[in-house]
Amino acid sequence: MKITHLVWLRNDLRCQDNPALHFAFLEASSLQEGIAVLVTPTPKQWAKHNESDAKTGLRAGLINTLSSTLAQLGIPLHCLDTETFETLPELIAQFCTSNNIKHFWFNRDLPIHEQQRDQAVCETLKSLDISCHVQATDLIVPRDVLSQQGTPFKVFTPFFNRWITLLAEQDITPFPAPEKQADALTVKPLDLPWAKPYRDDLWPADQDIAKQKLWQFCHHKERHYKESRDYPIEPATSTLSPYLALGALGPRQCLEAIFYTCNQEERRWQDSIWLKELAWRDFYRQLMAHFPALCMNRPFKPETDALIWRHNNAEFQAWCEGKTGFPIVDAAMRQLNQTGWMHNRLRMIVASFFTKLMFADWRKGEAYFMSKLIDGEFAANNGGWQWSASTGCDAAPYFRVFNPTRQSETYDKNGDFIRRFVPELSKLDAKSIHDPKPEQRKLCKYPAPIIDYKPARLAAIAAFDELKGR
DNA sequence: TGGTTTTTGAT
DNA sequence: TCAAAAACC
Repeated sequence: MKITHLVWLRNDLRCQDNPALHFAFLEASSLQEGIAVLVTPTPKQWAKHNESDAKTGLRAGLINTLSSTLAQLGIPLHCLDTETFETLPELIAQFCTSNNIKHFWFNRDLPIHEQQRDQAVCETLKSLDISCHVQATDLIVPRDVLSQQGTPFKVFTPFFNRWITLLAEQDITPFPAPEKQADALTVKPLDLPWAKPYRDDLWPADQDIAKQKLWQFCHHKERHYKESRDYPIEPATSTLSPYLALGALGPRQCLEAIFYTCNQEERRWQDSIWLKELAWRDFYRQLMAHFPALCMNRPFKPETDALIWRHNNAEFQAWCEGKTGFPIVDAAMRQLNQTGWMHNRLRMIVASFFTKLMFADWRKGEAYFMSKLIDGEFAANNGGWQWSASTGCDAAPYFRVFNPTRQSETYDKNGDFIRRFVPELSKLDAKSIHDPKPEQRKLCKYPAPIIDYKPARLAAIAAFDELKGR
């Protein structure tokens, strides 16, 4: 069997529900031909994009697992190492020519640099008479979700309503994995020198385990998600984001699990709050595709570029290291630093603290998150930071400033989450742990607050007020 | 997906 | 007097 079709995988490292892989296989087998898979690590490019060691580590593991899975199906996985996107067209072209590849497949990527990369690759290949087949992007609703005026939505709720309508109309069956095309291949682990260690005890690099985690979540926790998701001590959220970010799990596989579970439990899938979170993922990705300025360091609301952010390096360092003297903020940042992941409620708390109380440039916070997050993904991360900073589309109103202590009392009532990540405070009682007295701080060797909350809040609001008057 | 201050309305 | 609602940032 001649291998003439090549499927290029990037952030869609899975066999199941993978449009490019599925359609390439169908097409190839109808011609009695075979497919191969290509991955092209670009560590230098990832570094430019601030990709974290954790995400890189998980990616390496997933590539290896995928390689074994594909080998069972007789599908070879090739890995072409390079440094940046610039060298890819030439490298891929060479590979295709010397391996007699005639058809090239991939799933559309939305960030601007990635789009430019893909376009350059396609142009080079087309000049060599290799056909390029660009498949649906990795969203639940891959079509443009547009308002009646044909414009992209700038507010989430109307987007969501339209999104739900389109979703109800579309076929939601995930694409099956390719079938066995040849005898199983023997593979040895790939040499991936850029791989970094990460918390593989929390996120095993295995697509099947990701899928198991998905179904367990839907079976046991999805129905309680609405009430319990805001409490970081509860194991209530899916923690599937690292897998979604690298495409070890596809969003439509999540949808399938939601449909099944809601059906079983006689609930309406439209009411699933977890589904709504997945809609946010689609929303921010589509937004990024419609507004390329977002990929170029620009705020969604241009007028907010006139804000003069404070830049206090000592405060920035304290925030990064989890030494702000606000227990809930510090617990959250230490969770991020230690595990590569942070609970969503805490992401809002630390981002509000950073952008409003420290009044630091949201782009610096965004970059730090990317450099640590195992699930770091441009659109959602940028969207979240701009939401917090009130510079974004459908963002928090500028006067919405989280009071870290109130948030802590509400969402970590007993202080157990703080105790887990700020052990020096573990002896304090549930009342004082949210804002220890000066004597207690001294005793616990815990820093004094780096910010005076009340005036900081007023200053942030005043800065935005001034913007209006200009 | 907030927080604080002011007003209201039931005692 | 106080808690809930509303108004405001």
